[in-house]
Amino acid sequence: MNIGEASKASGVSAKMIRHYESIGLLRPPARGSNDYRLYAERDLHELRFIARARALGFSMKEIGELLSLWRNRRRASAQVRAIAGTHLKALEQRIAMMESVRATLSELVRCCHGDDRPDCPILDDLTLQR
Amino acid sequence: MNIGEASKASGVSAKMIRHYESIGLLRPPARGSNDYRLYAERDLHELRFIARARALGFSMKEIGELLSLWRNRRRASAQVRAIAGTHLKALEQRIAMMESVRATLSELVRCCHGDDRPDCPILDDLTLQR
DNA sequence: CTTGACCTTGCCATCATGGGAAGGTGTAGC
DNA sequence: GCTACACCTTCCCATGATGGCAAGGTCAAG
Repeated sequence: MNIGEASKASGVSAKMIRHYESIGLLRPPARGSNDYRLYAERDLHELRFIARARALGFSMKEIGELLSLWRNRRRASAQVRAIAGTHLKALEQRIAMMESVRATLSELVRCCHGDDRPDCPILDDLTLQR
Repeated sequence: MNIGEASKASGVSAKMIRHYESIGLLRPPARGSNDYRLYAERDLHELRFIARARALGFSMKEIGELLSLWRNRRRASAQVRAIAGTHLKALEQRIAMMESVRATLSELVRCCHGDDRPDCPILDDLTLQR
C-alpha cells in the first residue's frame, strides 16, 4: 500500500512516516516504478508500534531502542523493562512537578476576585515583592 | 548592573535575557559606553517576574500578556485571572493525560518479569497484536 | 484532455533554551 | 605596558517532534 493508506491504517501522518524514515527509525520501504513508497504488513506493524509508543510518551530515541528489541527475537525482557522503567520514573517526576505547579496556580486563581480592581494576588506572586 | 549580574540576581540566564529582549518581551536596557547592557532595579523586577511565571509554566506569550497587565496600573484583575485560569485548565488536562499514561505504563512494567526471556507484555502492548 | 487526489523532495517554522564562534572590553597581577 | 581571564557583544546553529508550504510528478475517473 501507498504512504497515505499506511498513514490511515497506522494513525501516523505521512509526514511523520517520511520523517521517521529520514531519521533511521524506519527502514526505507520498497518503491514502485513511480517512486512511490510501498508499505507491507510488517511495515504497518512497526508504524503502529511507533504510534502506540508515542502515545505512551516514549521519545524517538527510546522508541528506536524498543523497536530494535522488538525486532530481535533474542532480546531479554529486562532490557525492555529498563527502558520503560526509566521512562516511567521520568514521567512520574514530571507529573509531580506539574502537580505542584497546579496547586500553586489553583490557590492563586482561587484568591483572585477577578473583577475590575487592579490588585491581584497572581501578579503579586509573580512579582515576588522584596 | 551588567547582564551577568542581572542574570545571577534574577535566575534568568544571560542568553535568555538577550533572547527575551530580542522577542520583545523585555525592553532594551540602557547601554554603557562599551555597549554593555545596563540593568536597573526595575528591569530586575521584570526578570524575576518572568522567571517566576516560567516556573509556573506560563508560555512566553502568556508572560508577555501578564507583563503588560503588570505594567498597566489600570488593569483589571479579571484579565489576569482569565489568563491564569486558561493556563491552569490546560495544565490540569495535561496532568490528567499524563496520569493516564502513567497508569498504563506502571501496569505494563509491573507485569514484566524483566529477565532473560524474550516475551514481554510491554512490547506486546506496543505491538497491539491484531 | 482535465481535474483532483496523491505522491515526491526540500525548506522552513514552531517553542524555549542553549552551545559555540568570532571579536571586543575591563581589570588584576606582574 | 603586557598578559590572562572573566565578561560582554552579535550571529548562527541545534534540540525534539511535528507540521505547513512550495514545486513538480503520477494516477485515474470523467
